[in-house]
Amino acid sequence: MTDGVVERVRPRDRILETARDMFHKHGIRGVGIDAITEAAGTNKMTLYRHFESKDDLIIECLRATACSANAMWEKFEAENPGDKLAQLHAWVRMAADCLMSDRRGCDMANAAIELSEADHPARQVIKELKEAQRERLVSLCRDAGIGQAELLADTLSLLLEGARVSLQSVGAEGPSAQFVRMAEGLITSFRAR
Amino acid sequence: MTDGVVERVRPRDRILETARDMFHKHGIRGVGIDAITEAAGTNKMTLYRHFESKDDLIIECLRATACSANAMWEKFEAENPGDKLAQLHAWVRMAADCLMSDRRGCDMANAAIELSEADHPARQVIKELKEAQRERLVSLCRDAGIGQAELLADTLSLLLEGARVSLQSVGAEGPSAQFVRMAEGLITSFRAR
DNA sequence: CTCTAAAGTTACAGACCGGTAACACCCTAG
DNA sequence: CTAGGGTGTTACCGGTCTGTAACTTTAGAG
Repeated sequence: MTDGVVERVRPRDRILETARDMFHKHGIRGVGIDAITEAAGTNKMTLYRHFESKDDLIIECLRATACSANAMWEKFEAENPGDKLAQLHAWVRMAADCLMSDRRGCDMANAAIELSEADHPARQVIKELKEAQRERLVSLCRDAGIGQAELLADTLSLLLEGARVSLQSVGAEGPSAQFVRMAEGLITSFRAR
Repeated sequence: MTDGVVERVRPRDRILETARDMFHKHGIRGVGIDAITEAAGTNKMTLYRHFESKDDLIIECLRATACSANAMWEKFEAENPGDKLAQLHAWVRMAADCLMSDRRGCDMANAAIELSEADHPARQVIKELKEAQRERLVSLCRDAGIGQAELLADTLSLLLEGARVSLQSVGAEGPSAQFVRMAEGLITSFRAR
């Protein structure tokens, strides 16, 4: 194993990738195990050999999503090394691209809404991952020299979260269309203080 | 019928009210017809005599929610007749109360996320009702003498929507805790332009 | 009181769900 | 070649879901 050469994608990764995509598109409660395994070109037994339960699979999907998000943060730093303000603008641009290219919003927020049970095992994971993202944005704002860094970061967070939800309920012509203007205006306003 | 005196609550209304409450607390896909009828003190047949299907019931629940929201707008006008700026501040206060007293957010937004099928019959209803609410807030901002009324209204909309979602994913100590500060700051800022 | 419409009861259909058991297969490391 | 772990196949369990049929009971209008 770990041959190094080409190496077909292992079932576990295929399942994880397929599940992420289907959970994102149709919601967690809207996709069954059978549908996932079939789309992943495998079967139910193999899935349950790699994941304890559907809940476990859900959690792994969320972790994978957080991992992708982290990769984006590293891209900000790589493309604008040291220039934290430029990275903040890059964050806004990335968020806007996200809003335009995808109508189904944030997987974690959607999961938090779908998994309404207060003690669902995924809830704790969602909270942790969201808090980590919040901390990153706060740090970015602070390092960009913004005075009220926490307040700006939280405002931008809520704006994006709201835009992603509004996109799903009102559509692309709704309030979310103004996201960039709002975000850039806020940054300008906070910089002037 | 329509006796005028006391009159027990009719099954249809009991079902509607119970369904609204349960959909809100546990999500649409998380509540079954049996659970609703049992909690409403009635039975499945009676439900299906009053509502064509679960989807129909969902839509009626959303309409009822929108109706409650309208009642709140009228309260704003009644308590601050003519004073549109005071009504805008009342809106902020109401939103904040909503955030503190309830952790499950907006029924329409939650429904839009849960009902991921792009052609679900409830989606059109959600869009219409959300657009109506947007129009009300825009009008309020305009009548309050705000220059860029649309932009302020849309920003406040997204902030509230985001706060409601963030409340569910990060919790009450997250960014949503700063909602009032953000909203009031925005109003002040827009008034100064 | 009687007649009728609304509401309750029971049973069921048909589909889907998450999860498991038992067994056959194949591919590769040794 | 061989042994064994990962994978595929089939069948199944018990539960839940929306929705319907047929029948009985109740309550209010005249």
